[in-house]
Amino acid sequence: MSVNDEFLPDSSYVVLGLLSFGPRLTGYEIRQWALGSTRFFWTAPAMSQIYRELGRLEAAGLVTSRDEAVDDRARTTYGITRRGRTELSRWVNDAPLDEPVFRHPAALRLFLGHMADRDRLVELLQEHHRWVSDLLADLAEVDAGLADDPSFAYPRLVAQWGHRFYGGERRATREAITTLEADVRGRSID
Amino acid sequence: MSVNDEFLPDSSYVVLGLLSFGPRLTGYEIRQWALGSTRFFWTAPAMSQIYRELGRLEAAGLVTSRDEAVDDRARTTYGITRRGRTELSRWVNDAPLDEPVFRHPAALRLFLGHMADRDRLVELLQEHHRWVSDLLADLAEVDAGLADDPSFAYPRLVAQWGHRFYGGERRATREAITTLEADVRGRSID
DNA sequence: TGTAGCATGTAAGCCGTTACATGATTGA
DNA sequence: TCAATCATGTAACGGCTTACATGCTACA
Repeated sequence: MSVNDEFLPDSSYVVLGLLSFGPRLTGYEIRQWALGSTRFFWTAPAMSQIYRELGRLEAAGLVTSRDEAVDDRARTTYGITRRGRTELSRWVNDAPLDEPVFRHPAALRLFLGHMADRDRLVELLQEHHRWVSDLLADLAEVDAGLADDPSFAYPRLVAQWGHRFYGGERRATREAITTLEADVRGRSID
Repeated sequence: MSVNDEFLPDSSYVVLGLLSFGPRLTGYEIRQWALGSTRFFWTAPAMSQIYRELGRLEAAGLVTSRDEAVDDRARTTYGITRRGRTELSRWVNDAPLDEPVFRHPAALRLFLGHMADRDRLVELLQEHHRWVSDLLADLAEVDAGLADDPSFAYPRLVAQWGHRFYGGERRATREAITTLEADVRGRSID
């Protein structure tokens, strides 16, 4: 295994990937873009994490920074370099595909339902259902905003994927609530 | 905010929750149970993490350990205490419901599809599709094994949820592959 | 005038992983 | 006899978060 076979942490490629769509962005703007796109399938990194990644990427020559401060307003934009594109492409194509990581607090609560107050458990699932619904609404909005710009063809594909994915999750949650409200005990799952 | 409003890390409740189903378990067995149940909605903790949690839980009086070594074979079982049940119940009912955490490497690769080789991208999605299919098969097996034991009523509900959840994910992945194989460019999402 | 948003960073600390280390039992 | 499984832990490390710290701009 050569040195070239090693990769940066995934979060580095999230940041680098956001910059690969073209515009130079500030750390703050990268966060905004992440909240409007990658957060549907990846945790949006904390601001401090983004700045750290940018430092790491710059040190590796994968991005360049440019000080565009206006007056006293600090503003540093970052842009992807040729080497950055090469490295991102290498990762997308060659990195082993890791398994998804899901941490689903509502499912964990349901799993431990025997320790819960029944009404409270239903409430928790309803709260989760609202969260999924809100997310689906956000997703639809984002998708609409992507318009027909061909440079966002893949993000639009992801939006489509997300629509089905979270749609399935909403249905699953709704069914769980229905079953729970009827009667848990003695029911078979079939 | 009183001291009582603070909670242990989520992973502690995963371990404690597994013990709440009854039998005394070794650390190793807790891992097996996690792989057969919670892993469908939570990362299965590393062995070292499980032992650490058990140490923490025992220090807090939420579990007790018992040395059941046979001959030279080390074997320490853990069981939940009364206080452990109280604490778990408190967490299930009173802890704020965190948002799900998803890290979806296949979706990230699709998002960055403009940096990928098209055929390779399709391959990656197919690999993910196989992963989902395998997981669905495992889930069905687990569900069947749960039989009609009333103490596993909630885990069965979760299995049912998982069936729909991962079913949605499989469909979403399949559609993405189909679209990708047809033609990405110039397609609208509608 | 004051709050929300824009913008950048450091410090501390937990979570959780991989690597390392050890050794017995079971079955092919 | 050799590999897989059972079984338990320690050490080192990286990832990522929250808390802290600072200060400007736009707008209500």
